[in-house]
Amino acid sequence: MPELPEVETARRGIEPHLLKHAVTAVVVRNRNLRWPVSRSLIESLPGQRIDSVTRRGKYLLLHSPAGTAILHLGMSGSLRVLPADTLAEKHDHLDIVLDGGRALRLRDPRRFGTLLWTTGNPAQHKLLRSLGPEPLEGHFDGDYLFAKARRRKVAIKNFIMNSHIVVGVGNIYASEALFLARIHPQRAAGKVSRERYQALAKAIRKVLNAAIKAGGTTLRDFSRTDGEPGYFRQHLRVYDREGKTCERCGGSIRSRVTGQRSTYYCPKCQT
DNA sequence: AATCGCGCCTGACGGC
DNA sequence: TGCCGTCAGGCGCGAT
Repeated sequence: MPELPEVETARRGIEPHLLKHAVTAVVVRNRNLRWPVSRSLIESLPGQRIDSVTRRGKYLLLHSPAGTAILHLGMSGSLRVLPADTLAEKHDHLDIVLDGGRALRLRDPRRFGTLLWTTGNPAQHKLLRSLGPEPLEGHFDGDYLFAKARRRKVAIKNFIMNSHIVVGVGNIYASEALFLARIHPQRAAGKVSRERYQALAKAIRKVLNAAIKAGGTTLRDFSRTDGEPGYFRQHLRVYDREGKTCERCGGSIRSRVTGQRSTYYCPKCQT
């Protein structure tokens, strides 16, 4: 599933194909994504030139002079750039057709994805304005997390998965980062020391950067791939490894459901 | 203000 | 083999 590293990989993959190209059409085969694709997007985007492709959390932003398309891949979304006349398959819900004969195609079997249109400053869009900091940029560190966690009783795993605290930490990387920082996922966010938050912030950055690096190898032929599922899998230390051996202490990895989501951890060395 | 649970949706998988 | 129930999961939203 697309987590921050995969969204960033997608961004880097599509950017060279979109930059300074004009949209000639938007072909919508199924408008029923998480929110229906709006008439204003379908009417406004054609004719526009894409000036930049940026990312905010797991949202991709296609900036044009008239406005910004906000794209989210949800759980199962993927993007490809391909010849515009390529036969669409079952879950290929829409194409953003570009001059030069290619199209950006969104495939999303579960349709948890989103494509929205906004004029004005996209950072002030309802979905973006209250997001927490980017974990790989300036204002994110252990002191920030520690300050935000004061008096919070929520489990730390849920805390770091809250996009209003920090963006881009999904279910997989939350488990992985907590393992690296040796923090038990159920521990109350307010009961974690400043020092441990510093280790956690570092761990989050480490795991996200490593995953982006792993995703990088699929960039070369991005237009022909969906992004090789599970490439980062071999690096996972706890996620989806229930009953397997902890590489650090030899204990047994355990799984449990926290906040409706499966969580993996080593009960022996995460406290 | 913080937290919790719901619902959107399909494919994979296990049980019978 | 086929049918059916269950689970997975990002994340906004409404309720508490």
